Amino acid sequence: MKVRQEIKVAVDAVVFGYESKNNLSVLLIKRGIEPFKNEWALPGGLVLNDESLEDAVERELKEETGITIDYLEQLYTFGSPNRDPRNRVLAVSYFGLVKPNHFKIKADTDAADVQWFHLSELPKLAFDHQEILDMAHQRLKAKLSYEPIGFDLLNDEFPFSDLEHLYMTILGKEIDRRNFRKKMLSFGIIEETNKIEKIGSGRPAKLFKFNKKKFKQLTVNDFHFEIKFV
Amino acid sequence: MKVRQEIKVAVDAVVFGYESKNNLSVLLIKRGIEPFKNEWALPGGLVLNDESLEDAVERELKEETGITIDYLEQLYTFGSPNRDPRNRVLAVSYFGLVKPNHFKIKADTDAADVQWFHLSELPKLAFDHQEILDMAHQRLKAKLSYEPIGFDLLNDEFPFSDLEHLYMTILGKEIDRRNFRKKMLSFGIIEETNKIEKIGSGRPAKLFKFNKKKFKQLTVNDFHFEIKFV
DNA sequence: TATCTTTGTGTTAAACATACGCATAAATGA
DNA sequence: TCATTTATGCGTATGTTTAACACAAAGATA
Repeated sequence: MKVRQEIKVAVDAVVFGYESKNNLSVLLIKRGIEPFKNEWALPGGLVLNDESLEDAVERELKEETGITIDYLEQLYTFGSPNRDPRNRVLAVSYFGLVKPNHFKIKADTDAADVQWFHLSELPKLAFDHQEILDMAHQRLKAKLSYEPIGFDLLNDEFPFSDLEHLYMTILGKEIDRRNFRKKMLSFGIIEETNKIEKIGSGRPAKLFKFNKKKFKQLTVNDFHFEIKFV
Repeated sequence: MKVRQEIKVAVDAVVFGYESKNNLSVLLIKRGIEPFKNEWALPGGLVLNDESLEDAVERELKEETGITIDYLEQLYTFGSPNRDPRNRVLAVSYFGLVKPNHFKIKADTDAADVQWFHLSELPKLAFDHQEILDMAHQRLKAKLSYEPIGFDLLNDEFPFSDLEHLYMTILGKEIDRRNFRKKMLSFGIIEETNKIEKIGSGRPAKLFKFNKKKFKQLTVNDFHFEIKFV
């Protein structure tokens, strides 16, 4: 005799943003309802009956945080029977990146319940969300080395030093500036603009641009982006 | 007003086996019920209310194919609203590997509905299972290069040539035998046994063994398995 | 105008990957 | 039984990539 299946399906998103040197952040919301009312959690929620998983993520992000996302991919599905204390809820988690100029959290609704948290100063999270976040963080670190994913954490035009600092911040390692630049440029997927950024002290920096079209062309002919360190 | 969520959760498994040179196979079942009755599909089925996703996969594999699996990991979750023509069913797919000595499909029940198919001679598959299989195949190819996953497709003790042929078969490339062996042995995760396999013509081969414990030790100290080719 | 800060560039030695040749051990069959 | 075939096992030379490293240029600041 078969029992009716009683499993709900939700999506959750781990969205990373990079503000500046040593400043990798995650987007969290404060829950308004039980369980874990008033605790911090990943944005997300139940999937609607006729909506794809990606649509659900984007809808929830829009509703809860007002943010526009620049990169999104599926992360992992968490399905242990007791991850939600009330009913069984399956969480299909997503991994997202946001460029600095899309950083603005919605101001229209009450923004007190959405916030960027530095990765080093996280609050305790609801459900198994810490585990999800950890996995996303690992994925970010891993992908940075073999996919040109870092550009989705920078504005379209950026000084080279931002890229360096991004890599050093996320990988938590010192990188030789000269070798890094050489390697990066050798791929031929980064273009020099003729703009120059002059802020603060020090020599002004040329701005660069990631050429996504060029990258896609190259990947067809078994080109491989890879940037390794000691 | 909220509508009750009506989404079922299923698991599906893409299980690969490697019989011999140029012989990579996948495990398929013939469906006994509608929809797609009598068509070939991936083993899988609905998750029970109190069972984890992994348990569900293993149960379904046991029930439907009688096979013991040597490696299992989550692949991807397929969730488009119309992937099942009747109700909405979410498929959490898994990626599995089986060693040759676990190849036996159950004989107890009617075995006509379970079969190994060479990857080059696949039948048309039910649902979006071809898409799932394609993704699993890609994953297999990718992982082979940066995780020592090939050993789960060989018996515990194997001649080096089996490992070479496995790599060449799955990656679809010619590999220099001498450089391959050198590289593989240089990791220090493969042990020589004192056994010798003498079958067929040619010089008899020493048997080797993958040292999983050693590998795990090494991974702690940022050791990285990686085997690349032109 | 001296000092500080950050950007921008080139060379060399060591490590690694690639390409390749030949001896060895057994099976096969003339 | 001896020559041939098949497959294993080892070594070296050459090219390519990575790693380590220092100093000049451009502007800001005081």
